[in-house]
Amino acid sequence: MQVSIKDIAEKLGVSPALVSLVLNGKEKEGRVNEETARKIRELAAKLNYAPNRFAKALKKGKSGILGLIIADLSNPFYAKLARYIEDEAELFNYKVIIGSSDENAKKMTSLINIMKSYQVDGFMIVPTEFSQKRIEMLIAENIPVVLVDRYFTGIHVDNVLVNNADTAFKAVDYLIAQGCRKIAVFTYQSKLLHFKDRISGYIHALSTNGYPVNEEAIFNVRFDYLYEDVKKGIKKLLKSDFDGIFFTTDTLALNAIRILRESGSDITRYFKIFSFDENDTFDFLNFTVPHSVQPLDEIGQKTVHLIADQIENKKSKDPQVIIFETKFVIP
Amino acid sequence: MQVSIKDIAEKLGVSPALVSLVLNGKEKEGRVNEETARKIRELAAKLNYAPNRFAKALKKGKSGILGLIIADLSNPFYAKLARYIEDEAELFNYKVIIGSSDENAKKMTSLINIMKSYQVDGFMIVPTEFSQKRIEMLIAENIPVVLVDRYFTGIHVDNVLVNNADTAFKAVDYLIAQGCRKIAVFTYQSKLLHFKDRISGYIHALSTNGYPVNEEAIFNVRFDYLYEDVKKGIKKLLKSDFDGIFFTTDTLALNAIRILRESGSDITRYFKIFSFDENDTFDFLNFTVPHSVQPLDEIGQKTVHLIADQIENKKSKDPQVIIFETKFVIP
DNA sequence: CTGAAAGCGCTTACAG
DNA sequence: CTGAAAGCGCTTACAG
Repeated sequence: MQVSIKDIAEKLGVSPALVSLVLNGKEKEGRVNEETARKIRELAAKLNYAPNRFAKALKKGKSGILGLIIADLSNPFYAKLARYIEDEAELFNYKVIIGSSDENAKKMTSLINIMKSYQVDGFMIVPTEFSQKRIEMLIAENIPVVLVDRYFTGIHVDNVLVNNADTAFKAVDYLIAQGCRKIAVFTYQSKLLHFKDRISGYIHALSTNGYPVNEEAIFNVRFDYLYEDVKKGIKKLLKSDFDGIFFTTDTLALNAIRILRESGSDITRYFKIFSFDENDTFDFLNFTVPHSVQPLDEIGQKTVHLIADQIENKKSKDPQVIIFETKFVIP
Repeated sequence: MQVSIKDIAEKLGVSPALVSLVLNGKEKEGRVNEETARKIRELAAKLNYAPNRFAKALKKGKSGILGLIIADLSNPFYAKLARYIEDEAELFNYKVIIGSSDENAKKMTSLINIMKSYQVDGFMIVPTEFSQKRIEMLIAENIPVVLVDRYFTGIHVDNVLVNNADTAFKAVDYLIAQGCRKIAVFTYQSKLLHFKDRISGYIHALSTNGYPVNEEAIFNVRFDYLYEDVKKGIKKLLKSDFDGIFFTTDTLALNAIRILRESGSDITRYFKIFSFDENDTFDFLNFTVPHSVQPLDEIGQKTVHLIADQIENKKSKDPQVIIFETKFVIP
């Protein structure tokens, strides 16, 4: 059904090898007759020839496919990141296959295996909790890997991040400057270091400003009980004298906003808030949400550059850790 | 680097063919020695063997990959649909590659060509305006296709839709029952028939209720100037005596809401509204937005069933057109 | 300037 | 019960 190189070769009475050469633009190596080349190109166009990538990949040992594993595709933050990565990959002639780990290390491992069977040339991964070992195996197998958004210690790998602790510090500092005296923080219950860093930044800002750090002020929300846990936390805070909340993620902020909204009220009536990361919904509220923004476009681009570099320049340089600055959007 | 069937065969002193048989679960055809089979499976597991899908696809002439082309992946409506389709496809052992046409027929064509080169076994397409011919070519090439969300006339193809005209009729009827006397409609400037149907439903509801149909009440928004055109429309309406708006899409409703929000006001202060399709942001507003909901899960599942059926049962039955009912979410 | 041949990893008749 | 061989569509040395 599909036209092959052989079909073209036969109709033109030349060898398949020649057709391959021409169609891959390698005829300018001074080897192919101009006239023959022209004929081949014309017939290929007319027949709507599309090369079989499987055959090509099989022969070349390279698929031209990159595997992207993100934490949660239904989260717009990662959906946007995926889009930027896809767009940049396209410029490098790579196709991206995307999988969502749903914050589950087992699912991440299974995605890695599936993608390996699709012969991906390299992996870009937003790693889940407890997935360090699987990543290390990949590196040991000599398969190109770039980690994004999150990191582990003691692992030798390219990594693209933002300045988590610093952003959190400035965020809490901002709330204090706005007059907050008691600031709570909502974060995910997780061993992932970028969350730890955001909490460190929070603590650092409090102590720098001479405020006490209170264990009770730190709310650890479970991924799988996001709504419920935030609700519990907010209820508790409403009975206390806290006047500010720092959310280490926009999903946490959004759920808190929603919970108050559901009882017919606005969160800003009770607290000044700050959200690490933006959310499109912020634009539709009848109050503004101060937040930080990650340069997702640059993060995506850099990620692709790093993986392409690993694939194309096999020589193993020292791994690079790239840290981007966040921007602040405050009224 | 990757383990192949040959590696396993050599280490065990058997032929590659045997390994292939066992690893594909075809040894129970009474042909392979139990003991040999066990050894093969054990070694494969130990070596973390993953079959090279390219080689397999090349040999079998089937890739196990489905191509999904949607209008806009950054639109949560399509992102959700894509997710349901992926999940269902997984149950059928298909992998899905997704492309976004951005409502552009040229881009759609180019995506089709790329996906063909990935040897997709079939296409699931949310077609753009002016793309009927390209779809017909696909059908002529005998490649399995299912159209989703939108349709053309005079084309012989499986199609999954909702009851557009009927939903629009009920929506406008609802606004009238709420006391609206003059109802405007915002829709996309497009020849796509499902939009036409929604306008028909609107017109039908007006005339059924004895209201005049006014050309001035129909606002055709350009995809590429969504925000600007909605803004112009809203400004115009604010100077008139319209008291209701039917939006043929949640994105239109959302932009209208946002535009009023930006001038510090709520749309509900001026109009009763109804949105065709839901949007997560509706939950965060300090008013409710009556809207209809499409059964995206069922739509996604049915789409996969239809394409899988086409691929697996080559016999060409008559094309099926499946029409789902929408649900209404009104206060 | 061009062709014949080998081989990527797999599956599938065909022999035995 | 098992092996040898062909071939999917392509590319890449190797010859000429």
